[in-house]
Amino acid sequence: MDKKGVETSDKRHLRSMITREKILKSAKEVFLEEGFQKATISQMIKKAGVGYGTAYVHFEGKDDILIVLMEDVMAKFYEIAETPFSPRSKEEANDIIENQAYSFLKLAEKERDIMCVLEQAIGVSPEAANKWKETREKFIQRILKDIHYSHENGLTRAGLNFELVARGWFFVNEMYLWEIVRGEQRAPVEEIAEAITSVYTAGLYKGV
Amino acid sequence: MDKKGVETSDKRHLRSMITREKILKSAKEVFLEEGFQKATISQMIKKAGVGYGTAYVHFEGKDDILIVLMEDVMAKFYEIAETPFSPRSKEEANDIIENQAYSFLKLAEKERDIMCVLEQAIGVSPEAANKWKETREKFIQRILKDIHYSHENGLTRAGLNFELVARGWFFVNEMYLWEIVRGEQRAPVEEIAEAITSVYTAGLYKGV
DNA sequence: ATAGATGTTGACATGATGTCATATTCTTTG
DNA sequence: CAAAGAATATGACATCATGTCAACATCTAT
Repeated sequence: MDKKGVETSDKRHLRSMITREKILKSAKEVFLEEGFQKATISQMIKKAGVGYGTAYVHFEGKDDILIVLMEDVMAKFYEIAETPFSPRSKEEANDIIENQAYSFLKLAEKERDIMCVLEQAIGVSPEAANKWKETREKFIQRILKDIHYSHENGLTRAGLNFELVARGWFFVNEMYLWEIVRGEQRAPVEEIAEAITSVYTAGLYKGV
Repeated sequence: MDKKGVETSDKRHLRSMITREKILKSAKEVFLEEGFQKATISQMIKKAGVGYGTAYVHFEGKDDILIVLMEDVMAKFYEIAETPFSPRSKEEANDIIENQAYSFLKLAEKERDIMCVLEQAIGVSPEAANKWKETREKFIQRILKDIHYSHENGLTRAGLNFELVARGWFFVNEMYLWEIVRGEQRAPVEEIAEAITSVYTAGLYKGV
């Protein structure tokens, strides 16, 4: 992808950028109103006031447009994945992890609308699925690193396959995320984070 | 849905059933070859040697056909959910649960092809999503029941929200199931079951 | 044997996608 | 500064899938 927001000295380029932004803005509205599948290019270009073919000049299709729209939200998730982690005890670890799980789920709750579109897209578009997979792997790698840190400090139980445990822990978080996005979960985010973290840390860390 | 396999005294009815089965058989082949999205009604009816409209006489559309095809597999999952559970100790509980997780993942591995189609369908068709959701809830209810059993026998840790823990535990299993289905998981099913169960039981049950 | 019910059919209307030749707008060059 | 040329924009078009429906075929029951 090219850098954007530069090269505005060129009138053509400038107009091109504006068109692109108009399409993105309208696309977001259409996605939120219609959902991923029912949203059509026609609706978007109509709302943006540009020609049909124009959409295909700027993007490869519906999938591509969504991916670009997702980038902001994904960046926020990446931030959460970066939470520092250097606990001295099981209890401290629990606090940090619980807090991270909370932030993760809270973000999903906040960005529910767009995440809802993403969920639909993941099922249909390989590109969208890949984008989300990147985010997932980022988290899992980070979790794994954190587990190793705990292990080096002698906090973890023996005989565990950390790779598999790390994935498993993320999976619990991810599934609750989707339940929240779908509005299927009535329990408050705080409680969810507390409950799942409690089992996870009690399962991973050595007893007192 | 009507009962099938009866009423064969009626020639029209019999032919109708045969047509229906022909469509189902061809549909399965097409689904497995093309995946859910690329599979089309035209391909199916061509393979089945029936008219286009006929498919819509017997089914409501692609989604509906898949749902019918899924019923066999779903029944197998239901069986696993029925595993008896009355452990006397933490260790015994671990054994039973690990075994159940193993069966669950093993079934997914065995039925990979059709589960792969289901996964795609879940993202597109609300009907398919619901069908799977039913299975999920069945498992979660069963897990919850098992947790309560353990609780009544004084095996569980204090202060846990069992509802949330039960869902979380299923979620780990489910996500590993999808990874296996997608062929993204190279670790053997045995190891996965062992690893996730270990953390779960150590987190849920009281220490020795 | 014939009326009527049950089942089958493919042509059609609809609507989405992606492409492309053409038109438009701006920049650069002689 | 005019003309050549590059970058954008456009919408008509070809393609393909869906779901419907009026007509047709087949079987049952009177």
